[in-house]
Amino acid sequence: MSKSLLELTPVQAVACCSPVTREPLSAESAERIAPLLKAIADPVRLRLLSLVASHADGEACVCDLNDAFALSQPTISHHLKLLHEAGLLDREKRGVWVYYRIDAGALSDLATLLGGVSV
Amino acid sequence: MSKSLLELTPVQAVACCSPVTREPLSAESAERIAPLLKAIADPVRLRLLSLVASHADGEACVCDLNDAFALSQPTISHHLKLLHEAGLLDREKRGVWVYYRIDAGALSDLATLLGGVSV
DNA sequence: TGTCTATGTTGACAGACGTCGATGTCTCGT
DNA sequence: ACGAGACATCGACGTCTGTCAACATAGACA
Repeated sequence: MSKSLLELTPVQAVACCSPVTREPLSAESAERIAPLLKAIADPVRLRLLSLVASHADGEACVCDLNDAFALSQPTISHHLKLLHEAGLLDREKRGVWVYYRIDAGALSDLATLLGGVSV
Repeated sequence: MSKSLLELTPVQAVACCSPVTREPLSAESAERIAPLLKAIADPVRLRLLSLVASHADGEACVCDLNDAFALSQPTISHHLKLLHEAGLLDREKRGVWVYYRIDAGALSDLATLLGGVSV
């Protein structure tokens, strides 16, 4: 059977909605979208997202990401967890290393929601 | 003379940046963009923005906005202030009433930043 | 088996955030 | 001048968030 609504990541729950500027957002929609924006509304997570997205092969090892910040490893791990739970980053363990990869379409769904560009 | 960098609203400071996914975001860029995302990363502010944007004539009176929420008037006023300071809403007092209007292009700048759709 | 390295988890703490009631300010009628 | 209504500001409160040090876990390799 399929996953219940409560098991959806924020991006999955948002993909359906029409642009913010076209019609008033329902309270329920707003409650679903806000956590996704909250996930990227932090300078560290924004850079993490950007680093992964612009990295060769579209994926980056945690060890590379740690080095890019003057923050402790647990703190980076914490931010990566939030991005992963929001559905923005995919996580894959290969040997000792863990690689994160941008969830294709997640950001563009958000962009559509804000700008109302497509359809 | 022109406004200094420190006087720019978040949207004005962001308008220049290239999409998040194209190249790693500098720490400085991330610090400028994050506050703008923080401004819309709240269900109440998201609905306020949507209400104003989709309202007739593109503007809405505070009195209308208050009625749409089960929140106190000071709380709504607080959220409107944040959106205004972020550069997302313009404010105009006419007589007894205050009208808020979407700052044209602010949301689409953000959308471009996230999705990297245009150019 | 044991040790080293890479990463996640836990618990704690300071600061930021969302909310409210009380109060202030401005504008319009009377 | 006075009162009433619309909106902003202030001060306080509980909760959430970002950060760290300490610890836990899991592969790789000797």
